[in-house]
Amino acid sequence: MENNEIEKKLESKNVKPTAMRTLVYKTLAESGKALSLADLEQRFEKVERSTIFRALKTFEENFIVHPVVDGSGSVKYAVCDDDCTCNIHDLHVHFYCTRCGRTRCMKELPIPNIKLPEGYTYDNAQFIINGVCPRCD
Amino acid sequence: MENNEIEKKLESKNVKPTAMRTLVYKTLAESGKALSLADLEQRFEKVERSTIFRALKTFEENFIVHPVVDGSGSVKYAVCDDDCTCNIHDLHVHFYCTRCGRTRCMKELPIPNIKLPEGYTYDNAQFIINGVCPRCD
DNA sequence: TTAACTTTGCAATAGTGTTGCACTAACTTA
DNA sequence: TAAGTTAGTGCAACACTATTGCAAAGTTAA
Repeated sequence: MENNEIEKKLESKNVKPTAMRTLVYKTLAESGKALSLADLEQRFEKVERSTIFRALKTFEENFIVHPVVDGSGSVKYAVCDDDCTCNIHDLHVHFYCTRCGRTRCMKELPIPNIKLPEGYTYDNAQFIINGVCPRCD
Repeated sequence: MENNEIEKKLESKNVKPTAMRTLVYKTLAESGKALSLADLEQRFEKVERSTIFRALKTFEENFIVHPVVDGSGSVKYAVCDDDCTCNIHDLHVHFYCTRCGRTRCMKELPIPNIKLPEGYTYDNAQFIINGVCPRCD
């Protein structure tokens, strides 16, 4: 993904595209999976944890990435689709491989509709499937 | 729930019912919702964190409780049904209230069946719905 | 160019989860 | 029942993730 594409994307979500943010976004987008703060930190060595952390928070607030809580012990982040507002309508299943620890967005599998009991409202959901992915099988 | 009932339950799952374990189980069962290590710690003040932690781990290994990762930052635990083996067939949706932070087991809502792409196997799943519960609405 | 604001790096801290070790309680078996 | 073995508990320490305050550096706008 080109840098200026990324910059446009960030701007379209009202986030100023700094060098760090562009880098973080690019890494996430190109990895094709959900990455944790620690994962990202490893990938660029010389960048401060807190800087990445704040970039992710900014992204999250502006629906540029969505958090994935997969039970690995750390929250991971994956890039949203263009029209995503991170509510229940545009969320999908995530697959967590218990062998390699990788978390993959299954955009082809939307979260099924659930009829909640009276009185409950929802705005968000997480559906994580744990198992073994093809490359580990 | 009576103590001797709990003791029988733990024994039936091959866990020796010590005083601490009985207490932890009782607290979980009576709360009617999922509690974190910190929640439990607060409820009895004078019991060691590590003791509760190990009780929970033992319970988890023996399918007496199941962990719930609700995105609150700490793992919570809820008592299993009698015949639960914590695999995908006997799991249910959990509801996380973003106002009060309570996590409720929705035993009446089983996790829907999902057809994974070729090559993926699954043994477990987490389905958390975030929203507002009736008492907070 | 200065002033105002934003972002980054550094350092410190809080919270959760986890382990080693020593002590004690409980269980086993001669 | 006494001695030996095993299991459980409490304490302290520690690792790791997440988070924040503050000061320096960079950016933007008048």
